[in-house]
Amino acid sequence: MTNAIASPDEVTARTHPLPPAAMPGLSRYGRLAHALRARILEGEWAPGDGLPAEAALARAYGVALGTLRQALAVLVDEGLLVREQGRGTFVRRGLEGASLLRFFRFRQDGGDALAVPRSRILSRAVRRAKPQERGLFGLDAEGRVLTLRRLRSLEQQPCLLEQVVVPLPLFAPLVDSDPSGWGPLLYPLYQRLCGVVVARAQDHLAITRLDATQADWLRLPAQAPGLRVQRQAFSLAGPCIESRTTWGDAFAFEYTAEVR
Amino acid sequence: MTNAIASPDEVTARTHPLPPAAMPGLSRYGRLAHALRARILEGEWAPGDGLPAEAALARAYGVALGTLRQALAVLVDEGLLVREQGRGTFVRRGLEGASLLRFFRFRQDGGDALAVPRSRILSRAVRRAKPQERGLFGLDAEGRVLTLRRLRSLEQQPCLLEQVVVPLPLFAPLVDSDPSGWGPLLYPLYQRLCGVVVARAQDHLAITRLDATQADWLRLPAQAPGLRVQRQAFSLAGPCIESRTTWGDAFAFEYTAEVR
DNA sequence: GAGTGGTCTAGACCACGAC
DNA sequence: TCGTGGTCTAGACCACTCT
Repeated sequence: MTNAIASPDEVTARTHPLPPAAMPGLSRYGRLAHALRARILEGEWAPGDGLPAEAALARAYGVALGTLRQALAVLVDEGLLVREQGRGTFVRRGLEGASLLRFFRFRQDGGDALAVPRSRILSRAVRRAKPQERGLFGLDAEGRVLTLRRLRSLEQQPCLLEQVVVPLPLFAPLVDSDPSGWGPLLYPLYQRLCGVVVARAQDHLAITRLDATQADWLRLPAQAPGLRVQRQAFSLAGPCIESRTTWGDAFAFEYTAEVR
Repeated sequence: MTNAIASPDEVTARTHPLPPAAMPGLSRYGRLAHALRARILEGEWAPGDGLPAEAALARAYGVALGTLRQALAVLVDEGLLVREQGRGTFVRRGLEGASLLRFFRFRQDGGDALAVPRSRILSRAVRRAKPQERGLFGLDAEGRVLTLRRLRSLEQQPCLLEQVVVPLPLFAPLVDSDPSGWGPLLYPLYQRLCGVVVARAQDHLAITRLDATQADWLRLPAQAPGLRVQRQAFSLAGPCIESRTTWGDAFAFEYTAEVR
């Protein structure tokens, strides 16, 4: 966590002297948020890094402190920034993972400490991207993807079967590395090996019948109803960088949603 | 929609002269939000009513405009207020209903215009509240509840089976009124007949096997997997005022959740 | 045109975290 | 003790909605 500040007044002001002048119809803090968002997504500050202090930024852009704070509030709301009193404003770190378990109640005899399930890689393969994947990842006709099949278990009990698809060459480091050292969570691995920060994901839930193979891995009867979670994960910069489908026992499904 | 303002400077200032002085550790706007929240929940302004203008409120409480706006922002965030530029600040109207359908994809041949399912009341009964319901609704040992069973259909096709429990005597008007005039949505009915505004609800999802009766109503095979939605609905003031369980075909389940 | 909320400014002091 | 973000003030002007 390095504070990437040399001489904020000069550097910041020179590189990005003004909120991009005439964006018609957009408020000043809106334009400022736009400018700062661009700088963050360009990687000027790495995840975990601190931005220059409010006063410095406000001076650099020639706006009042309150205006700058409104711009920062927009980015905090978008999940790009985190502010901590007395410490500073920081670029948010990516998701850690393990959140798929929130759709299930897998009774751990011990109690409700939510453990991370063990991961076992069943297969790893590189293949040509399907048309739908090309669109999702922005690949061309020759684009290729890496696919993984994983079985995840809690206390020797299989609970989740996963099919992961990630685009190449972005994830090339995963092709040759040894899976035994990967650990149970993929997102920190993506960051460590490929420099990809997962900032956001969208889960699409449905109930399907498990086919014979799926049921077998999960030790459920064939044709049993399964919860299928189709996830698309997005990097800080916006594009989709992982498509994942997870199956689990439908009768273990449990989820709470708030309506307002 | 009436603007309940007579002479805001006097009335408002006299009844609630100050942000409750010493709430230690709480910011001024926090105390102000607290005070305003209390007045809203007491019903001083009905849902849909407009609050006095910012300037008047700020003057009445003796705070700067910015401070008042921060307090209002808190209440907007809580879902109690809605602000509209050029019009004013209004107490939020309750939920309209129909939101249970968001968990399902029921193919309407026509397209994706989401219609409100027709409602047919299967039974209505008054009984002693169970212990769990007494706790939920804050009833005493003699407390009674009204129960409803409903079948909801889209284009003659049964899709949802519902069991509704509401506390008495709050919902007494429902006991004698004619269900044929109720219409398809309960929440507007609650507001119209019982003066209860539903502001918030919590849905708990799980998969269960449908028993013979349930499956029969939904025209599904017995033992078929069903999605069970257990909902608790809360009034503006906070207490739970409805407990509802809804069953539908698990294979029609579809839901999208965002992770950040 | 009158009244509303939305934006913006240029200051001040406070609470917290790190050194 | 110093730098950070958090709170608060007292103004100004703008954009929108109603009539």
